[in-house]
This record gives sequence, C-alpha cells and structure tokens, in this order.
Amino acid sequence: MHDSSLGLRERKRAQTAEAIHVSAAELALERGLDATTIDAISDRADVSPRTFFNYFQSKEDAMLGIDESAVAAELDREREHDPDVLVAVFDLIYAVFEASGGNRTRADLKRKVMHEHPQLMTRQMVRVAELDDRLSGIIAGWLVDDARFAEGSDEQRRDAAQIILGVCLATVRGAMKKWASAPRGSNTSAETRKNFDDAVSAFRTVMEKIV
Amino acid sequence: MHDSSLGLRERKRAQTAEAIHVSAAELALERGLDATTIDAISDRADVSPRTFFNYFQSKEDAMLGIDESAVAAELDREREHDPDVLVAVFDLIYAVFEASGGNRTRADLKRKVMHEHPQLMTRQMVRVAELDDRLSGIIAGWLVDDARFAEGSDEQRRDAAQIILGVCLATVRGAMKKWASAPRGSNTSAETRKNFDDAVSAFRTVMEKIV
DNA sequence: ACGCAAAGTTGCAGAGAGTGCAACAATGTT
DNA sequence: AACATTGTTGCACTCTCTGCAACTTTGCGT
Repeated sequence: MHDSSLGLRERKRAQTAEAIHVSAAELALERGLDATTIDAISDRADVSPRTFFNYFQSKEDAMLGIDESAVAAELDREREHDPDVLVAVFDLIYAVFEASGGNRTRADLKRKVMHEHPQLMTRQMVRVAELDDRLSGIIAGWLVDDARFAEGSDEQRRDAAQIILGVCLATVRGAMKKWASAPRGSNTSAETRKNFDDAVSAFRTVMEKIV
Repeated sequence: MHDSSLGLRERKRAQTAEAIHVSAAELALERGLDATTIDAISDRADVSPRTFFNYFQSKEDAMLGIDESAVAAELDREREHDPDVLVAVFDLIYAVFEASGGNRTRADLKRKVMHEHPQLMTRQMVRVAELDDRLSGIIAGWLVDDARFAEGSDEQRRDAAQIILGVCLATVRGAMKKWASAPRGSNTSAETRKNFDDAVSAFRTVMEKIV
C-alpha cells in the first residue's frame, strides 16, 4: 500500500484527501448532514479548517470524496462507445459517476452515506449535470457516425445530444432516487451497475409508449 | 391598483414582497449576482435584513420573486389535462414555472434578469424539480386513464410518471438554456410559451429516432 | 549534501448567509 | 378602548468561504 511511483508529495496529498473524506463521511453517518461542520471534519482529519478548502469545495464534496481531476481525466480519455446511442450515453454517465466518487476502496462507506443522505446523491447528479457541455459534446461526436443523425447540421446534433443527455440523466436520477429509498443491504458495485441497466430498459419501455 | 378586498396587512405584505423583489432584481442587473448582498437589497427595499428572510429564503428567490404559496395553490388546483401525456406534462411544468415567478406585472424585469444570469434559471428549474413527488403524483393519476398504462400497478405508474416528468424537465431545461444564450429582444410571454412548444416537438423528434 | 524554488499548511481577519430570540409596533377584532 | 394576532427589527451567534502572509515541507539541480 505504498505506490513509490508517485513522489512523497503526491502520496501525502492523497492521504490527506482520504483522511478528510473518511472523516466527513463518518461524521455524516454519526451526526447527520447539517450537524457536521467543516471544523469538526478538519479536527478529525487533523488538518486546519483552512486546509480543508485546499482539498474540497464543500463538506458535501468531502463526504462523497469527489475528485475533480479524476473526472477531468475520465472526460479526456479516448473511449469507444456502444453502437446503441442510449446504451452508450448511460455508459458514459456511469463512468463519470464512478470517477466522481474518487477512491474506489471506500466504496462501502460512500454507499452507506449516500443511502442515508439522498441529498448527497442529488448533489452528485448536479455535478454531473454541470458537465453538460463537455458530455453533450462527446455525444454529438458520436451522432456524426449515426445514420439517423448524420445528415443534420452540427447544431442539430448538438441539440439532439443535449436532449438525449438530459433525458438519460433524468432517468439515472430517478433510478438513484429509488435505490435510495430501497431497504438496506446488497449495496455492491454490481448492484449499482444493475440499477443503471434497469434504468435504461425502464426508460425505453416508457418512451415506446408515450412518444 | 389597490385591492381593498384584502386587508391592509395583506396589501402591505404584498407591497413589501414586491419592493424586495424589485430591489433584488435591479441590483442583480446593476452589479451582478455575487456582488449583490442581502444587506444591499434590504437597504434599497427599506426593510431590515432580518425582514428580508421573512419573505424570501435566499437572494436568488428574491430576484425571481418566487412565491411559494402561489406554487402550492397551483399544485392543489383542479386541472384538466391534454389527452397527450407529453403535452399535458409540459403544460403542467409550464404552469408551475409561471406560478413560481410570482407577480405577473414584473415579467419584463424578471426575464431580463434571468437572461442575464442563467444560474437563476437553473435555480428555478431545481425548485420545480424539488416538487418531484407532487408532480409525478399528479401525472401518475393521469396515467390511470391512459390505455397504455391502465393495466399496470400503481407503482409501475408512479415509476413511469417519474421518468416522464424527468425527461420533460430535462427538455425544458435544455430549451431554457438555449433561450438564455440566444440574443436579446423578443422576450415576450408568448415567446416563452413558444419555447415550451418547440421543446416538445424537438423532444419527440429525437425520441422517435433513438428509442 | 546544500540551497533554492515550488508546493503545501496554517492562522488570521473579514465578508456574507442564515437563525433564534425577545422587544416593540402595527393591524384586526370585539 | 382593550386585547390578540401578526409583522418588524436589532442583537448575538454560528457557519461557510476567501484572501493574504508567514511558515514548513518537499523536490531538484548542482
């Protein structure tokens, strides 16, 4: 548990981020969202409140362990996509969503916090939604190779991408909300993935009926 | 301009709310969003900062003149709905959206502020989205009379309503965003309505292609 | 190994949002 | 006129968040 490929600085930084994240998450579970202050989190993580803000923008971000740079990296990554646009978009959202979470080893803790405090999930969804332009740009790029959209103008594809992204995000949001109100237990990563897949088919079923 | 059917108290309350709203909106236009403080708004509206919070929850709400009780009234209102679910849902969102805006006589000012500061629009969308449960409840009720959903269980209809509401909100959000980045001028109420209608057809077109 | 540059930490001071409370004022009611 | 209701305000307080400047730690070239 000691990746020497990174300098001491990088390692320390990761450690501190982790400490703050864990402290924030634990406090959220112990005292609730509002009762957890930045001071308390910083105390437990053994950093000054001032340092807290060098790592996270808000206590919510800290509780989720949101890692901006990981998200940016995920967006820049070259990716192949499923031929089915809908599936591809859900995959994309899923990838960003996972990357937003930062450290993979704390998945359990994070799931517990999100389950207990659905507001955090909303927050995370909002963050993903803020990547709007980047994401719909990627999708618009896919549409160029899609027979049904290839003929239109760039702007039409952009608009279409916006709509597609929007509806997919809404669907994911709904699925997440349902998951949050579901009983505890069985919160594996596979479960999360299954939730995404279920969301896709639920969405398709409803759309077939109403369009 | 003096509705005596209401007591002096009610009239004064409305006046104060209006004064705060106008002050907030004007300051937002003059100085920008962040540079406008609650103190400054209160000063201009000739109330104490403490009183400000008796009327609005935040400066954003004040800038938009958001009227909680009007929204609540709109939701409780008995409403007939278009046979086409999609159209009906967009109508519903439109109604809530308009009601959220509060005073109708200030429409111009409000549009200007929203156009200049799209964040406010996002905020208003979020507010509408928070009514999630109420709205999807209404929609689920409609689905009972819909041949394509009549056979399912209540829960299935609730889920479907959630998805439908979600995608419609996303579409509206996209349309609003586009409006915000469009050049100034032609910001009539009719234009707003047209934007909604365009959103519906754009949505339908895209969905027909990808589902 | 030394010393300088870069990056990180921290305390401090301060603005701003938001809340509870209690005194006071205006309005409505009988 | 007396009383209840409702609204306003100042005060004290907590909390989030930022800029700045001093200081410490780490990295790196020589």
